[in-house]
Amino acid sequence: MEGSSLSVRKGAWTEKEDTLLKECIEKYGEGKWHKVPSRAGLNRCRKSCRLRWTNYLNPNIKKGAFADDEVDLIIRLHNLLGNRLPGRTANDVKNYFNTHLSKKKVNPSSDPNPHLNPSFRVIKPRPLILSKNSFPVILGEDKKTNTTATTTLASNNISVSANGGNNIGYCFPGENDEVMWWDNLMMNEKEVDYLQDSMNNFNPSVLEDWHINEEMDCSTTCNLDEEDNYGHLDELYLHGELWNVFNQ
DNA sequence: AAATTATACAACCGCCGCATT
DNA sequence: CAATGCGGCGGTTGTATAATT
Repeated sequence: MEGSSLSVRKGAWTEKEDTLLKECIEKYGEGKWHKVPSRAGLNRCRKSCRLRWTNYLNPNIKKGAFADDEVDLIIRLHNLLGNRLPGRTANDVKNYFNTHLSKKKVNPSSDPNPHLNPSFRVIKPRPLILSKNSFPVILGEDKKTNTTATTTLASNNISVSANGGNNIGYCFPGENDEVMWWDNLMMNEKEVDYLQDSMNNFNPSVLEDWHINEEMDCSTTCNLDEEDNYGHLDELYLHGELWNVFNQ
């Protein structure tokens, strides 16, 4: 059994031990941790040595308080990558997440930055909206022109044509599926809930508005709640409604 | 000022995936 | 194919420090 020796030291590291470990890594490089204790002259197990280096002694480690953008990254990337953040140790991120961002630490209703609130359920990596390539062609009615509108799949977008004829000029998302997938993946719970809600409460008459608004395009956004963070939701919102239409 | 409680973070443990033998 | 060892990760604990009573 690994580390079963009674003589192996545990607990806090001393300055002398740190120095020995640093000198060893500088001389032999990282890795081969099973050799480190003997090489460094340390009475520690390999895991303890590796942890001390990766979580504390490594000069590449960023220390100090987490910046707002780092916190936002932690929350969003936590859905995808777990406790990984460039420049920070996994242990640091984990500790920060557990002490500052766990459900029991944050009360969503009183959180001044709800979009940063991580008390979201963990979302397993998956696209929340199906690829547009899976959308079937649909027919709808353009109440304004009193004609039949056809939604079709173009090469890289979804376009809507009036009366099966001329394209009436707007399409989305204008980006490829991968971007859509990643947008989906990085959504937090509030965004997901909003999207799900819009899908659940979809009113087909909304399509009429789409048909009559020739100015509308994929880059059009209107802030949902005065926060830039949610601007991109419009695009997803439209996708959600389309998704709902296609699955009725 | 002392005792108690809360917080932050360093460190350990057990497990898992992977590579090697 | 099974056994073994290593590196790495998530969960948890231990402890020093700060805040509160």
